[in-house]
Amino acid sequence: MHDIRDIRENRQAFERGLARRGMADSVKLADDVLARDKALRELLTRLQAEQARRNDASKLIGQAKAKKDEAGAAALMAEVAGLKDSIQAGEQQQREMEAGLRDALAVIPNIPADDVPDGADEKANVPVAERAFGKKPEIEKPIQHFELGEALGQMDFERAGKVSGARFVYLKSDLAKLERALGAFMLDVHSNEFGYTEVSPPLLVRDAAFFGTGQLPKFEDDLFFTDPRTSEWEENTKKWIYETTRDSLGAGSDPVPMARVKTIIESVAKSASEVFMLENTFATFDRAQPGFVPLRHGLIPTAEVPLTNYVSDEILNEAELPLRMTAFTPCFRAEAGAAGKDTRGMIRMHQFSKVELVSITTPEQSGAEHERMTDAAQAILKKLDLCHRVVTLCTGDMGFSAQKTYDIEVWLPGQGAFREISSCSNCGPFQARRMNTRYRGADGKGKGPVHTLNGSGLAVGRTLVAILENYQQPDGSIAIPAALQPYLGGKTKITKA
RNA sequence: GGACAGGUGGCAGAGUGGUUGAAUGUACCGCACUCGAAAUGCGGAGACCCUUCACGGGGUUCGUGGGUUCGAAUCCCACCCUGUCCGCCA
Repeated sequence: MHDIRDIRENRQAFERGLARRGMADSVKLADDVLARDKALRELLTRLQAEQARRNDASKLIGQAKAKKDEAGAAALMAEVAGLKDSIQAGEQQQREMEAGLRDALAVIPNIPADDVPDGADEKANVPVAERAFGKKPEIEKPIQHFELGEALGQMDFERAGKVSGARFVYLKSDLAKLERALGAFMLDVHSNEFGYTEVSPPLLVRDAAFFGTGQLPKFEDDLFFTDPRTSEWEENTKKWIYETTRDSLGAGSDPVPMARVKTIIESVAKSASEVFMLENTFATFDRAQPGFVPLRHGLIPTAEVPLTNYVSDEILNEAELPLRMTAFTPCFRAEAGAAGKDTRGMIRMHQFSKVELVSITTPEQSGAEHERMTDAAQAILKKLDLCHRVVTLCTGDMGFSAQKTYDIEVWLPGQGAFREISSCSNCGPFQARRMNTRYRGADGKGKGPVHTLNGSGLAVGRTLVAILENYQQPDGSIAIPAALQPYLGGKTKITKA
Protein backbone atom coordinates (compact mmCIF):
# COMPACT_ATOMS: atom_id res chain seq x y z
CA MET A 1 0.00 0.00 0.00
CA HIS A 2 1.31 3.40 -0.90
CA ASP A 3 1.22 6.38 1.40
CA ILE A 4 -1.10 8.86 -0.24
CA ARG A 5 1.07 11.67 1.08
CA ASP A 6 4.10 10.30 -0.75
CA ILE A 7 2.10 10.27 -3.95
CA ARG A 8 0.86 13.78 -3.28
CA GLU A 9 4.35 15.09 -2.64
CA ASN A 10 6.19 13.14 -5.29
CA ARG A 11 3.78 12.27 -7.98
CA GLN A 12 6.49 11.91 -10.66
CA ALA A 13 8.32 9.15 -8.79
CA PHE A 14 5.05 7.29 -8.31
CA GLU A 15 4.10 7.48 -11.97
CA ARG A 16 7.57 6.57 -13.14
CA GLY A 17 7.76 3.61 -10.79
CA LEU A 18 4.49 2.18 -12.04
CA ALA A 19 5.47 2.86 -15.63
CA ARG A 20 8.67 0.88 -15.05
CA ARG A 21 6.48 -2.01 -14.00
CA GLY A 22 4.81 -1.79 -17.37
CA MET A 23 1.61 -0.11 -16.26
CA ALA A 24 0.57 2.08 -19.17
CA ASP A 25 -2.08 3.94 -17.20
CA SER A 26 0.14 5.18 -14.39
CA VAL A 27 -0.72 8.83 -15.03
CA LYS A 28 -4.43 8.09 -15.00
CA LEU A 29 -3.99 6.11 -11.79
CA ALA A 30 -2.25 9.01 -10.10
CA ASP A 31 -4.96 11.36 -11.33
CA ASP A 32 -7.67 9.17 -9.90
CA VAL A 33 -6.04 8.61 -6.54
CA LEU A 34 -5.10 12.26 -6.07
CA ALA A 35 -8.56 13.46 -7.06
CA ARG A 36 -10.06 11.15 -4.43
CA ASP A 37 -7.56 12.42 -1.90
CA LYS A 38 -8.34 16.04 -2.64
CA ALA A 39 -12.08 15.54 -2.44
CA LEU A 40 -11.74 13.66 0.83
CA ARG A 41 -9.62 16.38 2.41
CA GLU A 42 -12.05 19.06 1.34
CA LEU A 43 -14.86 17.11 2.89
CA LEU A 44 -12.87 16.60 6.09
CA THR A 45 -12.17 20.30 6.47
CA ARG A 46 -15.84 21.13 6.10
CA LEU A 47 -17.05 18.28 8.26
CA GLN A 48 -14.59 18.92 11.06
CA ALA A 49 -15.68 22.55 11.33
CA GLU A 50 -19.24 21.35 11.83
CA GLN A 51 -18.13 18.77 14.37
CA ALA A 52 -16.21 21.42 16.28
CA ARG A 53 -19.30 23.63 16.46
CA ARG A 54 -21.41 20.73 17.63
CA ASN A 55 -18.88 19.79 20.28
CA ASP A 56 -18.75 23.32 21.62
CA ALA A 57 -22.51 23.60 21.75
CA SER A 58 -22.86 20.22 23.42
CA LYS A 59 -20.43 21.27 26.11
CA LEU A 60 -22.39 24.47 26.69
CA ILE A 61 -25.61 22.47 26.92
CA GLY A 62 -24.00 20.31 29.55
CA GLN A 63 -22.93 23.36 31.51
CA ALA A 64 -26.35 25.00 31.22
CA LYS A 65 -28.03 21.83 32.47
CA ALA A 66 -25.61 21.63 35.35
CA LYS A 67 -26.69 25.14 36.31
CA LYS A 68 -30.36 24.18 35.89
CA ASP A 69 -30.67 26.68 33.06
CA GLU A 70 -33.20 24.64 31.10
CA ALA A 71 -34.22 27.53 28.87
CA GLY A 72 -30.63 28.22 27.84
CA ALA A 73 -30.06 24.54 27.16
CA ALA A 74 -33.18 24.30 25.04
CA ALA A 75 -32.10 27.30 23.00
CA LEU A 76 -28.72 25.77 22.32
CA MET A 77 -30.25 22.44 21.41
CA ALA A 78 -32.47 24.13 18.89
CA GLU A 79 -29.47 25.87 17.44
CA VAL A 80 -27.47 22.69 16.91
CA ALA A 81 -30.36 20.51 15.83
CA GLY A 82 -29.78 21.30 12.18
CA LEU A 83 -26.16 20.23 12.34
CA LYS A 84 -26.95 16.64 13.15
CA ASP A 85 -28.20 15.59 9.75
CA SER A 86 -25.44 17.40 7.96
CA ILE A 87 -22.78 15.78 10.13
CA GLN A 88 -24.24 12.31 9.77
CA ALA A 89 -24.45 12.69 6.02
CA GLY A 90 -20.89 13.97 6.00
CA GLU A 91 -19.65 11.06 8.07
CA GLN A 92 -21.35 8.62 5.75
CA GLN A 93 -19.74 10.34 2.80
CA GLN A 94 -16.39 10.27 4.57
CA ARG A 95 -16.65 6.51 5.08
CA GLU A 96 -17.45 6.00 1.43
CA MET A 97 -14.67 8.24 0.20
CA GLU A 98 -12.09 6.72 2.54
CA ALA A 99 -13.08 3.24 1.45
CA GLY A 100 -12.94 4.32 -2.18
CA LEU A 101 -9.47 5.76 -1.78
CA ARG A 102 -8.27 2.76 0.18
CA ASP A 103 -9.64 0.33 -2.40
CA ALA A 104 -8.00 2.31 -5.18
CA LEU A 105 -4.66 2.25 -3.40
CA ALA A 106 -5.00 -1.41 -2.39
CA VAL A 107 -4.64 -2.72 -5.95
CA ILE A 108 -1.58 -0.64 -6.88
CA PRO A 109 1.66 -2.65 -6.76
CA ASN A 110 4.86 -1.61 -5.02
CA ILE A 111 7.37 0.65 -6.77
CA PRO A 112 10.59 -1.07 -7.92
CA ALA A 113 13.81 -0.07 -6.19
CA ASP A 114 16.18 2.10 -8.22
CA ASP A 115 18.68 -0.71 -8.80
CA VAL A 116 16.09 -3.11 -10.22
CA PRO A 117 16.65 -3.68 -13.96
CA ASP A 118 13.90 -2.59 -16.33
CA GLY A 119 12.22 -5.22 -18.43
CA ALA A 120 8.92 -6.76 -19.42
CA ASP A 121 9.32 -10.41 -18.41
CA GLU A 122 11.70 -13.06 -17.10
CA LYS A 123 13.90 -12.75 -20.18
CA ALA A 124 15.11 -9.40 -18.83
CA ASN A 125 16.14 -10.76 -15.43
CA VAL A 126 19.80 -10.11 -14.68
CA PRO A 127 22.12 -12.81 -13.31
CA VAL A 128 24.08 -11.95 -10.18
CA ALA A 129 27.43 -13.35 -11.25
CA GLU A 130 29.07 -13.45 -7.83
CA ARG A 131 26.21 -15.53 -6.42
CA ALA A 132 26.44 -18.34 -8.98
CA PHE A 133 27.46 -21.69 -7.43
CA GLY A 134 28.54 -25.15 -8.54
CA LYS A 135 28.64 -26.78 -11.90
CA LYS A 136 26.13 -28.92 -13.68
CA PRO A 137 26.66 -32.63 -12.96
CA GLU A 138 27.59 -34.89 -15.85
CA ILE A 139 24.75 -37.32 -16.24
CA GLU A 140 24.22 -39.49 -19.24
CA LYS A 141 20.63 -39.35 -20.46
CA PRO A 142 19.23 -37.67 -17.36
CA ILE A 143 15.70 -38.66 -16.42
CA GLN A 144 13.01 -36.36 -15.09
CA HIS A 145 12.14 -36.54 -11.42
CA PHE A 146 8.63 -37.93 -11.85
CA GLU A 147 9.90 -40.84 -13.90
CA LEU A 148 12.53 -41.52 -11.28
CA GLY A 149 10.02 -41.24 -8.46
CA GLU A 150 7.43 -43.41 -10.14
CA ALA A 151 10.04 -46.01 -11.04
CA LEU A 152 11.06 -46.13 -7.39
CA GLY A 153 7.39 -46.72 -6.56
CA GLN A 154 7.48 -43.83 -4.12
CA MET A 155 5.76 -41.05 -6.05
CA ASP A 156 2.12 -41.61 -7.04
CA PHE A 157 0.28 -39.02 -9.11
CA GLU A 158 -2.42 -41.38 -10.27
CA ARG A 159 -3.79 -42.19 -6.86
CA ALA A 160 -3.50 -38.53 -5.86
CA GLY A 161 -5.61 -37.72 -8.91
CA LYS A 162 -8.19 -40.23 -7.82
CA VAL A 163 -8.40 -38.76 -4.33
CA SER A 164 -7.75 -35.04 -4.88
CA GLY A 165 -7.50 -34.32 -8.58
CA ALA A 166 -4.70 -33.01 -10.73
CA ARG A 167 -1.59 -31.38 -9.26
CA PHE A 168 -1.49 -33.41 -6.07
CA VAL A 169 0.86 -36.24 -5.23
CA TYR A 170 1.46 -39.03 -2.79
CA LEU A 171 5.05 -39.45 -1.64
CA LYS A 172 5.85 -42.72 0.07
CA SER A 173 8.56 -44.47 1.94
CA ASP A 174 12.01 -42.88 1.54
CA LEU A 175 10.72 -40.02 -0.59
CA ALA A 176 8.21 -39.10 2.12
CA LYS A 177 11.03 -39.28 4.63
CA LEU A 178 13.21 -37.20 2.33
CA GLU A 179 10.65 -34.40 2.31
CA ARG A 180 10.53 -34.45 6.10
CA ALA A 181 14.33 -34.59 6.31
CA LEU A 182 14.69 -31.59 4.01
CA GLY A 183 12.30 -29.57 6.13
CA ALA A 184 14.14 -30.44 9.33
CA PHE A 185 17.53 -29.79 7.75
CA MET A 186 16.55 -26.36 6.44
CA LEU A 187 14.94 -25.31 9.71
CA ASP A 188 18.06 -26.35 11.60
CA VAL A 189 20.36 -24.36 9.36
CA HIS A 190 18.22 -21.23 9.47
CA SER A 191 17.63 -21.29 13.20
CA ASN A 192 21.10 -22.45 14.28
CA GLU A 193 23.31 -20.66 11.79
CA PHE A 194 21.27 -17.64 10.77
CA GLY A 195 19.34 -16.81 13.92
CA TYR A 196 15.82 -17.28 12.60
CA THR A 197 13.25 -18.20 15.21
CA GLU A 198 11.48 -21.42 14.30
CA VAL A 199 7.72 -20.94 14.16
CA SER A 200 4.80 -23.28 13.60
CA PRO A 201 2.13 -20.90 12.35
CA PRO A 202 -1.60 -21.15 11.52
CA LEU A 203 -2.26 -22.46 8.03
CA LEU A 204 -5.74 -20.96 7.80
CA VAL A 205 -5.93 -17.19 8.00
CA ARG A 206 -8.41 -14.37 7.62
CA ASP A 207 -8.88 -11.91 4.80
CA ALA A 208 -7.18 -9.17 6.80
CA ALA A 209 -3.95 -11.20 6.87
CA PHE A 210 -4.10 -11.77 3.12
CA PHE A 211 -4.63 -8.07 2.67
CA GLY A 212 -1.62 -7.31 4.84
CA THR A 213 0.82 -9.24 2.67
CA GLY A 214 -0.89 -8.26 -0.58
CA GLN A 215 -2.66 -11.44 -1.76
CA LEU A 216 -5.99 -9.66 -1.35
CA PRO A 217 -7.82 -7.95 -2.85
CA LYS A 218 -6.16 -8.58 -6.18
CA PHE A 219 -5.24 -12.25 -6.23
CA GLU A 220 -8.24 -13.93 -4.69
CA ASP A 221 -8.38 -16.47 -7.51
CA ASP A 222 -4.96 -17.86 -6.57
CA LEU A 223 -6.16 -18.84 -3.10
CA PHE A 224 -8.27 -21.59 -1.60
CA PHE A 225 -11.02 -20.46 0.76
CA THR A 226 -13.34 -22.18 3.12
CA ASP A 227 -17.00 -21.62 2.32
CA PRO A 228 -18.35 -19.36 5.05
CA ARG A 229 -22.00 -19.63 4.11
CA THR A 230 -23.22 -21.51 7.14
CA SER A 231 -26.91 -21.86 7.73
CA GLU A 232 -26.51 -19.41 10.58
CA TRP A 233 -24.98 -16.87 8.30
CA GLU A 234 -27.87 -17.31 5.88
CA GLU A 235 -30.28 -16.68 8.75
CA ASN A 236 -28.45 -13.53 9.84
CA THR A 237 -28.39 -12.27 6.30
CA LYS A 238 -32.10 -12.83 5.89
CA LYS A 239 -32.76 -11.13 9.18
CA TRP A 240 -30.72 -8.15 8.13
CA ILE A 241 -32.40 -7.89 4.76
CA TYR A 242 -35.78 -8.09 6.46
CA GLU A 243 -34.94 -5.36 8.92
CA THR A 244 -33.51 -2.99 6.38
CA THR A 245 -36.26 -3.50 3.84
CA ARG A 246 -39.40 -3.93 5.90
CA ASP A 247 -40.34 -0.27 5.74
CA SER A 248 -40.06 0.00 1.99
CA LEU A 249 -41.79 -3.35 1.58
CA GLY A 250 -44.54 -2.08 3.81
CA ALA A 251 -44.72 -5.23 5.86
CA GLY A 252 -46.17 -3.28 8.76
CA SER A 253 -49.15 -1.63 7.13
CA ASP A 254 -48.97 -4.27 4.44
CA PRO A 255 -49.55 -3.20 0.87
CA VAL A 256 -47.41 -6.28 0.24
CA PRO A 257 -48.45 -9.60 1.74
CA MET A 258 -46.05 -11.16 4.25
CA ALA A 259 -45.61 -14.28 2.14
CA ARG A 260 -44.45 -12.16 -0.75
CA VAL A 261 -41.99 -10.37 1.53
CA LYS A 262 -40.53 -13.70 2.61
CA THR A 263 -40.11 -14.81 -0.98
CA ILE A 264 -38.30 -11.61 -1.83
CA ILE A 265 -36.01 -11.99 1.15
CA GLU A 266 -35.19 -15.58 0.26
CA SER A 267 -34.19 -14.64 -3.24
CA VAL A 268 -32.18 -11.61 -2.19
CA ALA A 269 -30.33 -13.63 0.43
CA LYS A 270 -29.59 -16.34 -2.10
CA SER A 271 -28.16 -13.97 -4.66
CA ALA A 272 -26.31 -12.11 -1.93
CA SER A 273 -24.44 -15.25 -0.98
CA GLU A 274 -23.68 -16.00 -4.60
CA VAL A 275 -22.43 -12.51 -5.18
CA PHE A 276 -20.28 -12.90 -2.12
CA MET A 277 -18.58 -15.97 -3.48
CA LEU A 278 -18.02 -14.46 -6.90
CA GLU A 279 -16.98 -10.98 -6.02
CA ASN A 280 -13.83 -9.78 -4.51
CA THR A 281 -14.66 -9.87 -0.84
CA PHE A 282 -12.55 -6.99 0.13
CA ALA A 283 -14.79 -4.58 -1.65
CA THR A 284 -17.39 -5.26 1.01
CA PHE A 285 -15.04 -6.13 3.84
CA ASP A 286 -15.85 -4.28 7.08
CA ARG A 287 -17.86 -1.76 5.19
CA ALA A 288 -21.16 -3.46 4.64
CA GLN A 289 -23.59 -4.39 7.35
CA PRO A 290 -21.91 -6.82 9.78
CA GLY A 291 -23.87 -10.07 9.68
CA PHE A 292 -23.88 -9.68 5.94
CA VAL A 293 -20.22 -10.46 5.39
CA PRO A 294 -19.37 -13.87 6.79
CA LEU A 295 -15.98 -14.72 8.15
CA ARG A 296 -14.01 -17.12 6.08
CA HIS A 297 -10.60 -18.64 6.28
CA GLY A 298 -8.17 -19.11 3.46
CA LEU A 299 -5.37 -21.64 3.16
CA ILE A 300 -1.99 -19.96 3.14
CA PRO A 301 -0.20 -19.94 -0.25
CA THR A 302 3.05 -19.39 1.67
CA ALA A 303 4.06 -19.07 5.32
CA GLU A 304 4.97 -15.49 4.48
CA VAL A 305 1.34 -14.66 5.26
CA PRO A 306 1.15 -15.82 8.88
CA LEU A 307 4.79 -14.99 9.64
CA THR A 308 4.65 -11.43 8.35
CA ASN A 309 1.23 -10.73 9.81
CA TYR A 310 2.55 -11.92 13.16
CA VAL A 311 3.39 -8.25 13.81
CA SER A 312 0.32 -6.69 12.18
CA ASP A 313 -1.29 -3.80 14.04
CA GLU A 314 1.68 -3.55 16.37
CA ILE A 315 4.24 -0.91 17.25
CA LEU A 316 7.62 -2.60 17.69
CA ASN A 317 10.65 -1.34 19.56
CA GLU A 318 13.63 -0.53 17.36
CA ALA A 319 15.89 -2.50 19.72
CA GLU A 320 14.11 -5.78 18.96
CA LEU A 321 14.64 -5.43 15.20
CA PRO A 322 15.45 -7.23 13.04
CA LEU A 323 12.94 -9.94 13.85
CA ARG A 324 13.66 -13.19 12.02
CA MET A 325 11.26 -16.10 11.66
CA THR A 326 11.30 -19.37 9.77
CA ALA A 327 8.61 -22.00 9.29
CA PHE A 328 8.15 -25.29 7.49
CA THR A 329 4.58 -25.50 6.20
CA PRO A 330 2.42 -26.84 3.44
CA CYS A 331 1.41 -24.17 0.93
CA PHE A 332 -1.78 -24.16 -1.09
CA ARG A 333 -2.25 -22.46 -4.44
CA ALA A 334 -5.20 -22.51 -6.75
CA GLU A 335 -3.03 -21.10 -9.55
CA ALA A 336 -5.91 -20.57 -11.93
CA GLY A 337 -3.70 -18.82 -14.45
CA ALA A 338 -1.06 -21.49 -14.65
CA ALA A 339 -3.06 -24.21 -16.33
CA GLY A 340 -1.12 -26.04 -19.00
CA LYS A 341 2.32 -25.26 -17.58
CA ASP A 342 4.39 -27.96 -15.91
CA THR A 343 1.47 -30.33 -16.01
CA ARG A 344 3.61 -33.34 -15.19
CA GLY A 345 5.57 -33.83 -12.02
CA MET A 346 6.00 -31.93 -8.82
CA ILE A 347 7.06 -28.53 -10.16
CA ARG A 348 3.67 -26.85 -10.00
CA MET A 349 1.26 -28.25 -7.42
CA HIS A 350 -1.87 -27.17 -5.59
CA GLN A 351 -0.13 -28.28 -2.40
CA PHE A 352 3.57 -28.26 -1.67
CA SER A 353 5.79 -27.77 1.33
CA LYS A 354 8.20 -24.93 1.80
CA VAL A 355 10.50 -23.49 4.41
CA GLU A 356 9.93 -19.75 4.58
CA LEU A 357 12.11 -16.95 5.90
CA VAL A 358 10.65 -13.65 7.07
CA SER A 359 12.48 -10.61 8.47
CA ILE A 360 11.02 -7.49 10.00
CA THR A 361 13.54 -4.65 9.98
CA THR A 362 14.09 -0.93 10.16
CA PRO A 363 14.33 0.95 6.82
CA GLU A 364 18.10 1.25 7.32
CA GLN A 365 18.52 -2.52 7.78
CA SER A 366 16.39 -3.92 4.99
CA GLY A 367 18.91 -3.70 2.15
CA ALA A 368 21.60 -5.63 4.01
CA GLU A 369 18.98 -8.02 5.39
CA HIS A 370 17.91 -8.84 1.85
CA GLU A 371 21.44 -9.95 0.97
CA ARG A 372 21.70 -11.86 4.23
CA MET A 373 18.42 -13.67 3.60
CA THR A 374 19.56 -14.63 0.13
CA ASP A 375 22.79 -15.94 1.68
CA ALA A 376 20.74 -18.10 4.04
CA ALA A 377 18.67 -19.57 1.22
CA GLN A 378 21.78 -20.21 -0.88
CA ALA A 379 23.49 -21.85 2.10
CA ILE A 380 21.02 -24.72 1.85
CA LEU A 381 21.81 -25.34 -1.80
CA LYS A 382 25.52 -25.10 -1.11
CA LYS A 383 25.33 -27.65 1.69
CA LEU A 384 23.40 -29.93 -0.65
CA ASP A 385 25.98 -29.21 -3.34
CA LEU A 386 23.36 -28.26 -5.90
CA CYS A 387 24.35 -26.13 -8.87
CA HIS A 388 22.39 -22.89 -8.97
CA ARG A 389 22.40 -19.26 -10.05
CA VAL A 390 20.77 -16.11 -8.75
CA VAL A 391 18.97 -13.51 -10.83
CA THR A 392 17.66 -10.08 -9.97
CA LEU A 393 14.09 -9.95 -11.21
CA CYS A 394 13.39 -7.16 -13.66
CA THR A 395 10.59 -4.67 -13.08
CA GLY A 396 8.11 -6.63 -15.16
CA ASP A 397 8.68 -9.97 -13.41
CA MET A 398 8.41 -8.88 -9.77
CA GLY A 399 5.54 -9.73 -7.49
CA PHE A 400 2.91 -7.26 -6.36
CA SER A 401 4.38 -6.39 -2.96
CA ALA A 402 8.09 -6.46 -3.78
CA GLN A 403 10.39 -3.56 -4.43
CA LYS A 404 13.33 -5.85 -5.19
CA THR A 405 13.54 -9.61 -5.66
CA TYR A 406 16.27 -12.21 -6.11
CA ASP A 407 15.24 -15.54 -7.56
CA ILE A 408 17.44 -18.54 -6.93
CA GLU A 409 17.32 -21.03 -9.77
CA VAL A 410 18.56 -24.57 -9.36
CA TRP A 411 19.84 -26.70 -12.20
CA LEU A 412 17.52 -29.58 -13.08
CA PRO A 413 19.33 -32.06 -15.34
CA GLY A 414 16.16 -33.97 -16.19
CA GLN A 415 14.54 -30.78 -17.46
CA GLY A 416 17.81 -29.41 -18.78
CA ALA A 417 16.95 -26.03 -17.31
CA PHE A 418 17.42 -23.73 -14.35
CA ARG A 419 14.20 -23.57 -12.36
CA GLU A 420 13.14 -21.25 -9.55
CA ILE A 421 13.61 -22.79 -6.13
CA SER A 422 13.56 -19.65 -4.02
CA SER A 423 12.44 -16.08 -4.27
CA CYS A 424 13.72 -13.49 -1.80
CA SER A 425 11.99 -10.12 -1.72
CA ASN A 426 12.43 -6.85 0.06
CA CYS A 427 8.97 -5.31 0.32
CA GLY A 428 10.11 -2.09 1.97
CA PRO A 429 7.28 -0.42 3.90
CA PHE A 430 4.64 -1.65 1.44
CA GLN A 431 3.28 -4.55 3.51
CA ALA A 432 3.89 -2.75 6.79
CA ARG A 433 1.48 -0.01 5.73
CA ARG A 434 -1.13 -2.56 4.75
CA MET A 435 -0.68 -4.37 8.09
CA ASN A 436 -0.28 -1.21 10.13
CA THR A 437 3.05 -2.26 11.63
CA ARG A 438 5.26 0.54 12.92
CA TYR A 439 8.26 0.87 15.19
CA ARG A 440 9.57 3.38 17.66
CA GLY A 441 13.08 4.37 18.69
CA ALA A 442 14.69 4.13 22.09
CA ASP A 443 13.34 7.60 22.88
CA GLY A 444 9.82 6.27 22.49
CA LYS A 445 9.13 8.36 19.39
CA GLY A 446 7.27 6.72 16.53
CA LYS A 447 9.37 6.20 13.42
CA GLY A 448 6.87 5.01 10.84
CA PRO A 449 6.37 1.68 9.11
CA VAL A 450 8.88 -1.16 9.41
CA HIS A 451 10.30 -2.92 6.40
CA THR A 452 9.39 -6.53 5.66
CA LEU A 453 11.25 -9.21 3.74
CA ASN A 454 10.39 -12.74 2.80
CA GLY A 455 12.12 -15.53 1.02
CA SER A 456 11.91 -19.25 0.44
CA GLY A 457 14.58 -21.11 2.20
CA LEU A 458 13.76 -23.29 0.17
CA ALA A 459 10.77 -24.69 -1.67
CA VAL A 460 10.99 -28.23 -0.25
CA GLY A 461 9.06 -29.92 -3.05
CA ARG A 462 11.34 -28.47 -5.68
CA THR A 463 14.43 -29.25 -3.61
CA LEU A 464 13.30 -32.86 -3.56
CA VAL A 465 12.96 -32.68 -7.33
CA ALA A 466 16.46 -31.20 -7.60
CA ILE A 467 17.95 -33.98 -5.48
CA LEU A 468 16.25 -36.67 -7.54
CA GLU A 469 17.44 -35.22 -10.81
CA ASN A 470 20.96 -34.22 -9.71
CA TYR A 471 21.74 -37.31 -7.64
CA GLN A 472 20.20 -39.91 -9.93
CA GLN A 473 22.35 -42.96 -10.56
CA PRO A 474 22.51 -45.10 -13.72
CA ASP A 475 20.65 -47.88 -11.91
CA GLY A 476 17.72 -45.59 -11.08
CA SER A 477 18.63 -45.17 -7.44
CA ILE A 478 19.19 -41.78 -5.82
CA ALA A 479 22.31 -40.88 -3.84
CA ILE A 480 21.61 -38.92 -0.68
CA PRO A 481 23.67 -35.74 -0.20
CA ALA A 482 26.02 -36.05 2.77
CA ALA A 483 24.40 -33.17 4.65
CA LEU A 484 21.06 -34.99 4.63
CA GLN A 485 22.24 -38.44 5.63
CA PRO A 486 22.05 -37.73 9.38
CA TYR A 487 18.40 -36.84 8.86
CA LEU A 488 17.72 -40.18 7.19
CA GLY A 489 19.26 -42.47 9.72
CA GLY A 490 22.62 -42.55 7.94
CA LYS A 491 21.14 -43.89 4.73
CA THR A 492 23.28 -43.08 1.66
CA LYS A 493 20.92 -43.90 -1.18
CA ILE A 494 17.30 -44.39 -2.05
CA THR A 495 16.46 -47.52 -3.94
CA LYS A 496 13.35 -49.30 -5.07
CA ALA A 497 11.77 -50.94 -2.04
C1' G B 1 -20.74 -25.55 19.39
C1' G B 2 -23.71 -23.80 24.16
C1' A B 3 -24.01 -20.76 28.81
C1' C B 4 -21.97 -16.94 31.67
C1' A B 5 -18.25 -13.02 32.37
C1' G B 6 -15.20 -9.62 30.14
C1' G B 7 -12.32 -6.43 26.16
C1' U B 8 -10.31 1.13 28.59
C1' G B 9 -3.59 4.56 27.21
C1' G B 10 3.34 0.46 27.18
C1' C B 11 1.34 -2.58 31.36
C1' A B 12 -2.21 -2.81 35.53
C1' G B 13 -6.81 -0.68 36.62
C1' A B 14 -11.18 3.19 37.90
C1' G B 15 -15.02 5.11 35.32
C1' U B 16 -22.41 3.23 33.50
C1' G B 17 -25.22 9.76 29.24
C1' G B 18 -22.59 16.10 30.00
C1' U B 19 -15.86 20.67 30.68
C1' U B 20 -13.52 12.38 30.99
C1' G B 21 -8.75 12.01 26.13
C1' A B 22 -10.14 9.48 30.22
C1' A B 23 -8.85 8.94 37.84
C1' U B 24 -5.07 6.03 40.13
C1' G B 25 -0.77 2.88 40.15
C1' U B 26 3.38 1.39 37.36
C1' A B 27 6.90 1.84 33.47
C1' C B 28 9.07 6.17 30.46
C1' C B 29 11.40 11.40 29.82
C1' G B 30 13.07 16.19 32.20
C1' C B 31 14.23 18.96 36.64
C1' A B 32 15.34 19.23 42.03
C1' C B 33 17.75 16.65 46.20
C1' U B 34 22.57 13.26 45.87
C1' C B 35 29.62 12.37 44.82
C1' G B 36 26.44 8.92 42.00
C1' A B 37 22.28 5.70 42.34
C1' A B 38 17.94 4.43 45.03
C1' A B 39 14.00 6.73 47.58
C1' U B 40 11.30 11.34 47.49
C1' G B 41 9.21 15.91 45.31
C1' C B 42 7.80 18.83 40.95
C1' G B 43 6.84 18.81 35.81
C1' G B 44 6.16 16.30 30.98
C1' A B 45 4.49 12.61 27.80
C1' G B 46 -0.49 8.22 23.63
C1' A B 47 -1.87 7.25 18.36
C1' C B 48 -3.87 8.76 13.74
C1' C B 49 -5.78 12.69 10.68
C1' C B 50 -7.26 17.85 8.74
C1' U B 51 -5.58 22.88 8.68
C1' U B 52 -1.53 26.85 9.16
C1' C B 53 4.81 29.69 6.34
C1' A B 54 4.88 29.31 11.50
C1' C B 55 2.95 29.82 16.57
C1' G B 56 -1.28 27.44 16.87
C1' G B 57 -6.37 25.64 15.93
C1' G B 58 -9.50 21.48 15.04
C1' G B 59 -11.23 16.32 14.29
C1' U B 60 -11.06 11.06 15.32
C1' U B 61 -9.62 7.22 18.71
C1' C B 62 -12.02 3.37 25.38
C1' G B 63 -12.03 -4.61 20.74
C1' U B 64 -14.38 -3.67 15.39
C1' G B 65 -18.47 -1.76 12.47
C1' G B 66 -23.18 0.49 12.65
C1' G B 67 -27.28 2.97 15.46
C1' U B 68 -29.95 6.19 19.37
C1' U B 69 -28.94 11.37 21.37
C1' C B 70 -27.80 18.36 21.19
C1' G B 71 -23.93 15.18 23.51
C1' A B 72 -21.74 8.05 24.10
C1' A B 73 -16.08 4.65 27.17
C1' U B 74 -21.14 4.77 29.36
C1' C B 75 -27.56 3.05 26.01
C1' C B 76 -29.05 -0.36 21.49
C1' C B 77 -27.64 -3.99 17.35
C1' A B 78 -24.17 -7.11 14.83
C1' C B 79 -19.43 -9.08 14.56
C1' C B 80 -14.38 -10.34 16.46
C1' C B 81 -11.42 -11.80 20.52
C1' U B 82 -10.23 -13.48 25.68
C1' G B 83 -11.52 -16.10 30.25
C1' U B 84 -14.54 -19.78 33.04
C1' C B 85 -17.88 -23.90 32.93
C1' C B 86 -20.36 -27.57 29.77
C1' G B 87 -20.29 -30.40 25.15
C1' C B 88 -17.30 -32.40 21.20
C1' C B 89 -12.54 -33.82 19.45
C1' A B 90 -6.69 -34.91 17.20
